[in-house]
Amino acid sequence: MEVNCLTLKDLISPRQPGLDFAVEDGENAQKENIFVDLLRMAPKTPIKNEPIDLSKQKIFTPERNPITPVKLVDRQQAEPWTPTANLKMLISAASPDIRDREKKKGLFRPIENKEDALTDSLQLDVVGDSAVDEFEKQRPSRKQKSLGLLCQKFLARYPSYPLSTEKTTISLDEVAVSLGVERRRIYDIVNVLESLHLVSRVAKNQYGWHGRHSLPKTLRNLQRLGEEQKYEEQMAHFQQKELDLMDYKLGEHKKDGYSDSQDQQLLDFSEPDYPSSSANSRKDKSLRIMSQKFVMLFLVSKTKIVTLDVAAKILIEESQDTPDHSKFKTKVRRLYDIANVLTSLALIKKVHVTEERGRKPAFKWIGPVDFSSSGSDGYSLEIGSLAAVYRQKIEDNSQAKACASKRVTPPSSSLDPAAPSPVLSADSEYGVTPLAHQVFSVTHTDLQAFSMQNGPNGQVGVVSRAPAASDVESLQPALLAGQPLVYVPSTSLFMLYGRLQEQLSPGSRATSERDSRSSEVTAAEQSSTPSVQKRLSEERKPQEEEPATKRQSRVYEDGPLSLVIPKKPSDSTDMAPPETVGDGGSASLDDLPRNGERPAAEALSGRAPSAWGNPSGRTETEKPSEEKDSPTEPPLLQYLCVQSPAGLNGFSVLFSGSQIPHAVGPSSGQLSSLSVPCMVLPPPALGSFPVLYSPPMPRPLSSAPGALPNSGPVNLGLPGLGSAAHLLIGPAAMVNPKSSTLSSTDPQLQGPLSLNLSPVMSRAHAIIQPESPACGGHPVSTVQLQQSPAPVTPKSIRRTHRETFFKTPGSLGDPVLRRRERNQSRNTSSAQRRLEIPSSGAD
DNA sequence: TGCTCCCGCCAGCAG
DNA sequence: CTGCTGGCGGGAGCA
Repeated sequence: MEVNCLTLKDLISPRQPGLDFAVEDGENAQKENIFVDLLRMAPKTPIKNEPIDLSKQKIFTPERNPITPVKLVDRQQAEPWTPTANLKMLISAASPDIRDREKKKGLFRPIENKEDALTDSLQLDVVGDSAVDEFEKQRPSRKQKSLGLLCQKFLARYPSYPLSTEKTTISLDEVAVSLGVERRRIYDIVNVLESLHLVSRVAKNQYGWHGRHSLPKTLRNLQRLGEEQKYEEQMAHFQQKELDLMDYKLGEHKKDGYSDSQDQQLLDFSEPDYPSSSANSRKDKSLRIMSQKFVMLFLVSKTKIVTLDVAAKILIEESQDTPDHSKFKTKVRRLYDIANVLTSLALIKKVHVTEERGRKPAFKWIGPVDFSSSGSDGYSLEIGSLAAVYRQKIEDNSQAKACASKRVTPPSSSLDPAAPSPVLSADSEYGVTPLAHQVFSVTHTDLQAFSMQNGPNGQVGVVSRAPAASDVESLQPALLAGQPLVYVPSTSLFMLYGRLQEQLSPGSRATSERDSRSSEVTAAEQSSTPSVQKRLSEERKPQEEEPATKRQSRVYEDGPLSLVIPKKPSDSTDMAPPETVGDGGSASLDDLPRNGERPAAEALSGRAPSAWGNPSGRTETEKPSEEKDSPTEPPLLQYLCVQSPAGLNGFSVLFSGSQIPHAVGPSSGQLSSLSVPCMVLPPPALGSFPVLYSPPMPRPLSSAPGALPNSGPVNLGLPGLGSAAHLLIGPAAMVNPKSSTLSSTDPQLQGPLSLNLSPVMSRAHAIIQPESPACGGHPVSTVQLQQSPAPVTPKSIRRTHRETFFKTPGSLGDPVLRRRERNQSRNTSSAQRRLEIPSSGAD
């Protein structure tokens, strides 16, 4: 079977997809799906599908193309005359019926792949009726074709937090083809994403990907707007009514001075120059508007739970539609669509609210919260919220079990905010959630970007696997507590303390040597978070700061990660045995080469505003400042921060110093493994931590990765270490024995695995292995991500990844492209199609 | 049986 | 006028 698979792929593309299947995780098959889809689609797609212009696709990052599916399609169309393709063509031509079926198969391809890669590949080769029948049998379930799943695949294609310099253009055609769905479906996704500013329309059939940078702001704005519009009251009103009677009297719902004008208000908010429209205009009913309103409901709700019927009623009321059952039904359908996308974004999760009359479908907000008050940056918010969510999930689980029989459907107003969970259906819980299958690919893409940006020297192999696909948490896009972590080359190491520490090691000062930007991160500035933040990102504006730190700590607690790092004989100050890293605030790390630092510093400061995809910009501020813990105490939370220059989208990884339960985990064999809770932080977030710059740990091997001992004290092989520092990151063995095994044993498998980062969850463990043979002679042949456009190991890398992989900072910055880009964004003037949510909101 | 929500028709509107 | 967008609701999968 495998042979067939490979053959087929070969026919279609030069790439070596074969490996993709090997790693099928079922939960993380997005990449493969895309690939396969192409295969599928190509034959059948003489479709209106205008030849996809690759250049359009990644206008700004041509280097990436090797991966874009579009190319494949084109290619295929251009040279379809492979035996298989030929046969398909003939069959298709022979019978419309068959063609139709073929088409359907194509649509399902992604899902099927997910299900069973091998089977899939087999089928592809088969052309006979039997094959067709087989396809029918293989037909994915409705669930598998859900918009949510599709959305995940969509999201998997782009980094959650793209670099400022990274400008990604989304071609609806290409995406549709890649994902094997009709464009119509993509519109649904894009519309919702646009409502949250994750994307924006650049031109016809073209969208720009912004990522989640401005999400916090957008949400803040929506929350504010929701409050202004008294959505909470409306919700309470409807909910109360629900309690009393099921009657749905739309006419009566108007209240609180809420008026149609408010609808307009939303529109205006979104698009200042938006022409006034009638309440019933088409655009008023747009999915974007609905999405915004839907989100607003969550944001203003104390319980953070919104039932679809209530949301639908409110929406109908606002739209002034005739309140008939049909409208209601339609509204609910749309809400499901929106909810699916939001769920994929890990902003909400499905739950059920039990009432007198039975269970009611509802969704619970699990995204960032309190941004309005905290004012912390988006990253922090997300981290914090995620941590909270994580905890809550646990609570929910227990609660659900304990209260399974209870019925609770209190009006939002009556609920205690502190007690978030109303009775939730057991099935809604993590692990068992129907959405479990939804894997967050964001991580995956982020890693790609990250890897690609590793310092010049740094080559990183990232291997990660979703521990438990079932974990809803894994859905969290980025900065998840459990994200497979990562990090890497050319970085600087710092010991960060959960709280402010006066006593900074002298060394920290020494660090000041770095350019001003980086120096800011150091001690002196530590306390003054705001200033630091500013410097770090010029754009950022100081805002409320707060819980970031606190939250971060929580996150950290929530999601311990297993880290396996190349051990490096340390000699200096504090050695960095795993333990040390773990608990000692004093632990010192290798001093990274200056040059290595510089990149890091630049990365931090360099988060330049991305003119492009930044609708509202990353102005979001991140100001973690509050340090609640007493500075003097041994920090409960001590972190080892590995700063990434450019990688990881500028995020830094924090390893908890205090928790190193599984310190050395020989699990993977010869690698020293260190289980360290860690989290990824955006550069700005670091400002909240006092930084202790640790003296370089003399490591003989530092420059020679190969020399790393297989076991023993763990040292982070970092950037400074030299180009050789290749890290392999994967899930901890403990989490997923299987994964661990793979990581340590079969290089081949590793590659593919590395690509499946999507599901990474809070529980994910990251294993960093030195790639060099030195690692205990580990056959660790991880995928090496290179900055260079040239794919190192195409086989192991999936196309989508490549997109980001091969992007080089330099290429991204192409002036011409930028210009073009700018123009494009401007062209987006079409008021009707644009929804502008001031991400600058609070301002 | 009711909840979900896929699917694709077809109208609005931009280019 | 073309074709991109996306509202809309029938109807089928699923629990």
